[in-house]
Amino acid sequence: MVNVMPTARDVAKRAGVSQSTVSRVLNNYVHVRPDVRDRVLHAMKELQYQPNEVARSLVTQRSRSIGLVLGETSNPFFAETAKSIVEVCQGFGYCVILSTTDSRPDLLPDSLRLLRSQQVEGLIIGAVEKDDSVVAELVASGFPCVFYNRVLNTNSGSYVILNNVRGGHMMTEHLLGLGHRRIAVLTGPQKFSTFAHRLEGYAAALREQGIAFDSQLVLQYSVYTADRTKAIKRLLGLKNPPDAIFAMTDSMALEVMDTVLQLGLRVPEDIAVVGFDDIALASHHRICLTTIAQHRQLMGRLAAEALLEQINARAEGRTVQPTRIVLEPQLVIRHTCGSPIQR
Amino acid sequence: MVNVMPTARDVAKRAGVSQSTVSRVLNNYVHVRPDVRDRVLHAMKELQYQPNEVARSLVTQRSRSIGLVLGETSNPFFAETAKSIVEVCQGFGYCVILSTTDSRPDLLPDSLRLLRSQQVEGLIIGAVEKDDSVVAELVASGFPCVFYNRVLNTNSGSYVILNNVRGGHMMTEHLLGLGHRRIAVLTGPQKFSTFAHRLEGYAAALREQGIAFDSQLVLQYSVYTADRTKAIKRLLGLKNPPDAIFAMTDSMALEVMDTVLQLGLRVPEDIAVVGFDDIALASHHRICLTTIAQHRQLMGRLAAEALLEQINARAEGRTVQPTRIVLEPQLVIRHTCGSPIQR
DNA sequence: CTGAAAGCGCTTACAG
DNA sequence: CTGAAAGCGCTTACAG
Repeated sequence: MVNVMPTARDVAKRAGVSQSTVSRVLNNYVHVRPDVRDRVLHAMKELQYQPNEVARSLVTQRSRSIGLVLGETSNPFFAETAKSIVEVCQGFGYCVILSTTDSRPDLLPDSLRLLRSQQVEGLIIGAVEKDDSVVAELVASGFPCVFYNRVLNTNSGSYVILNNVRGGHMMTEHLLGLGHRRIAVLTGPQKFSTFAHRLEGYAAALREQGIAFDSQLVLQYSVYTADRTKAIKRLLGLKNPPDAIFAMTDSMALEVMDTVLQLGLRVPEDIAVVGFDDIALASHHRICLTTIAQHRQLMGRLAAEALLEQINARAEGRTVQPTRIVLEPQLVIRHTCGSPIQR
Repeated sequence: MVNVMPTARDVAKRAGVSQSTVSRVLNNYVHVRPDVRDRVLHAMKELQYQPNEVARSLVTQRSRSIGLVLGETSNPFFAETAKSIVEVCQGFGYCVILSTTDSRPDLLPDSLRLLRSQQVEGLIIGAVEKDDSVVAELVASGFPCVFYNRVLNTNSGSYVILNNVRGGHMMTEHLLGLGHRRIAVLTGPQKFSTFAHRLEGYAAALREQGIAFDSQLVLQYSVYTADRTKAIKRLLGLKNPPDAIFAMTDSMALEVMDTVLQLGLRVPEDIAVVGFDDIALASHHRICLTTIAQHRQLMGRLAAEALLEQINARAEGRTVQPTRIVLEPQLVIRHTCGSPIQR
């Protein structure tokens, strides 16, 4: 630092006490004579003293920081959860180190290494794959860790997620109730529990109505993005074409809606399009997307609180049960499903 | 830590060398005998040694971390810039501590304090107010700092911004060229340079065409959100009502478009609505928002690179000129402006 | 109630 | 080329 920061020694010297005493007032210990405390406080103010958290971390073995590893930052979902996570953590004096594997799950181990070398006390992970062994080991080792949005398929560790099976089920049931029979699905990688679960719910709802699951109706997002028009045309050109498309993400729903409209079709008259997430734009007058709502902010907050709780438990030597919260989804009916129910 | 991490001492013991030597191989010093280096490397691997960055930071006085302070995380703009900032920083072994003042600029000093106590080596700030004295002092003190998106009105410090004056000017000129004469503006707090500059560009374009600036046509976002319908009705009920609304943000444009449509008006037939930012949704078939594009990813990357450069310069005792990059905006004409030019 | 001392896990002159 | 020692800025038993 150019203008070198004052240290506790400087404060001690100025206040005419020992460094230990400075430390004691800093940490609000009880046994400090009021006048001494005042002298120290005054010296701190004069020098604009700021304790060096790095030094503190080293000796206390607590860094007061956690790591947040996100999946696709482009998805507004993550921005919103990140916001509440940061707020909660800052409120408890913790800072959050942001890391992103952005569509490169292979980078996760590196991310974790960087984070752990920075001595983070815990991790909030929004980007696990169902069968990530590195993360599974981390959890098994007892390192404080909470997943949100996505989980491991072993169901181990702490997490805050949505009941995605039910979400997929609800939406499919709704579509079926409206009379749709051929429901196509636009989904992301099945290695993410979110997509796997939503698809599971979809399949279950179909089964209950005695409708066969048709893999021709399942479109992977990656093949869709490779050539949007081609993918949609292929779908619509099936012998038995879909009358609805259930996109497993609002963001995907918006895209597919765009493609469909560009092909000259009407939504929902020619084909219904529904999503999942209820992002802010879903409710726009020009969009009116039928979708599944989840509490993003809440999810972030709960994840942060759960992690902080685990960290504290660990520091105090308490053992604590993993937090496992499953939030319930909510069906939001708007216009794109072709429902007679208008808002 | 429960399963206590191995230290450099453990590695040294196992490899039969001194801690100094371990440190030397860790830092890739030249003068280490190859066979000794191998022994050390091997011991590290066996113990799964990870250097403790906190200890390292303390002695080297370099934390290898920077702080990123964001404004509204809800705005996708920040998510996208954050992403590229994190990528660049991680690429150089730096981690980024995320902080948010979310619509509470009064929290900025606290944020900065927390960040600095964590010994961040520099700051990327996307949330400055034009006349923030705390930040101004920080910059004046020579602490590595780069602004993006918004700047101080003294123009001091390093920054990467868009030419917002020109952006505001371009859009207004476009609207005027289309024949609009009464252009209302929906704008955010003038304490942010972005809004002030965009408005300035708007006013300049008007002036050039000999059109008087009418403060009745300027709607503050805060009064708009207090009661959307009322605010828009007031605007449309003016003796001389606007034929276009220039929202200073796409996000605002989408909202105002929503309100206008809900009032039963058509966009652009009854009133044009244009935005600023070119977020992903602006191009949606159902939206087709005319707007101003800026390079978000680039902005993030340039800001990160500028900061890292400053940090390095400082560490090497070099003095370095502030980085001042002004990116040029681009007009994206779609449908909401009532332009005869269709995409 | 307070101070001197040891130590957190590293790096880096200083000797050799 | 390598080791012993000091020290980064704190906290925390240990005495008193």
